[in-house]
Amino acid sequence: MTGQAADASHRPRTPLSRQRVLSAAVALADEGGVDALSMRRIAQALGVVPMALYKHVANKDELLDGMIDAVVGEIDPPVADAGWKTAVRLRVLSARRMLLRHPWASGVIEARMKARTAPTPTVMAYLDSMIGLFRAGGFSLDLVHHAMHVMGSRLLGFSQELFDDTSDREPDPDALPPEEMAARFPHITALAMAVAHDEGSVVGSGCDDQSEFEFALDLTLDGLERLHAAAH
Amino acid sequence: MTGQAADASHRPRTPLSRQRVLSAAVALADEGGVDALSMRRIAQALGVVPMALYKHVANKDELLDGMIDAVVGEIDPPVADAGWKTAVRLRVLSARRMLLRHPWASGVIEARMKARTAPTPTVMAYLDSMIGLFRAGGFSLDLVHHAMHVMGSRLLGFSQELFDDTSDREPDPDALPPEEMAARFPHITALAMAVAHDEGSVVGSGCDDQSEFEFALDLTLDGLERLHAAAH
DNA sequence: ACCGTAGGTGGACGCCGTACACCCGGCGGT
DNA sequence: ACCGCCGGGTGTACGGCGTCCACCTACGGT
Repeated sequence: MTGQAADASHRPRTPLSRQRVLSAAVALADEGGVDALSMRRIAQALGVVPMALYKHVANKDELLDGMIDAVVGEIDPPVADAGWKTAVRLRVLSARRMLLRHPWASGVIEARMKARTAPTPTVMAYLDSMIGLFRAGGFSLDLVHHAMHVMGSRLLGFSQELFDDTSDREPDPDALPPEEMAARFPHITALAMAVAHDEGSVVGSGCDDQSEFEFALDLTLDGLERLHAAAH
Repeated sequence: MTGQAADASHRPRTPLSRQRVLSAAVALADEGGVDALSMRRIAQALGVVPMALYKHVANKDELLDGMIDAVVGEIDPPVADAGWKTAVRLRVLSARRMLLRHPWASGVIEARMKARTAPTPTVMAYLDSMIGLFRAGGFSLDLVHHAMHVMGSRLLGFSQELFDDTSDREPDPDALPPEEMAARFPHITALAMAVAHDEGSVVGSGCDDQSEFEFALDLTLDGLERLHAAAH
């Protein structure tokens, strides 16, 4: 028994490191969302006692920063040899793919931005290079400034994942009956019906999130292009 | 002593109610942010024991829903007798004012949307009436659908409060020295300097958040208008 | 052979959300 | 006048959280 314990003690346990902690944390958040993420659970996943993590990250905040850095680092670098418009477009779409891979990320990044000292360097680098793309396209500093604000703003106050699907979620016990739904929210239901009957995409909801996103992106880029052209 | 205790016992303590709980919660969140919000603290603010709250709200989730309903209800109703464009514009600006009043709200709403059964009826009503504004302006269902997605999307993946100020926050111990800043993030610094020297708004940072927001809003509305016109 | 140190451990503290049993005061029925 | 019901506030307790602190242990440099 003690012999086996000794055996187990120098089991080739890879020795833990900031990278390993961060990866485990990201993995845990990817499946199970951000509130399935606790120091204790990360430690458990790594087969280690909770406090061991603190030898590699200062605290949970700093761990979240590290996770952000990790996933923002996944965004593809800008393509060379392309107009500003396609360069920005590709970059934003790559960022979006990252955010779909790590659904917790957008919320965490946003929360971290709200009242913190400074964004992490990796985020800064992302923003910097995005600005660089506009500048390379000949945008004035002023217009770039506006552009960055436009691309970061959420006009409705919250984002689109609002009524995207209407399907997939399980029936939802206390949902309103359709007739009352139609009575109280006529426009929403009209829209939902129209979208549903439209094109009959096999997956159920006829609303293709990706193309909606690209629609918004292109509308914005077109608008910026027009302003850029108007400024000679 | 016991006499006084008896006195205290029928102190005219207004008898608690869902409304009072919600108001206290909103007040607590307004000052101190969303993580200063705990059942125990709300109870304390109301001079009551924590579990008393549960006679009026089912649990913390439901309480957050209630808070959202409360603040979304603060958004001004649509103005009558105006074109779709100004009607939408005013409504969005009113929503923004609410979100500035309750900085915690956007985060909570967004989080709640991510993986929940359904938005609360008040939020639905807000969306419904927004859709109604576009419809009244003659937009096709299809275009309205696009429009709602556009207005809800955050192209950068996170919103603008990113590097808005650069001032106000206290010095921040471990900030990069300006020269390294300039070296690593040349575009950001160039932009920041340009904005700072621009116009010299008294408050320090030369970036007026409100007008940036309106810039983004107008750019979007113009884009939608153009699409609407193109569709005859 | 020694010791300093980096890295893993164990326990404890104070906070959180909330389940459960309780208790008290006012009100309707008799 | 009494009784029993019940709505709403109370007390206690549990499990989970982040993190402080003291501790141990194995290893590399001298």
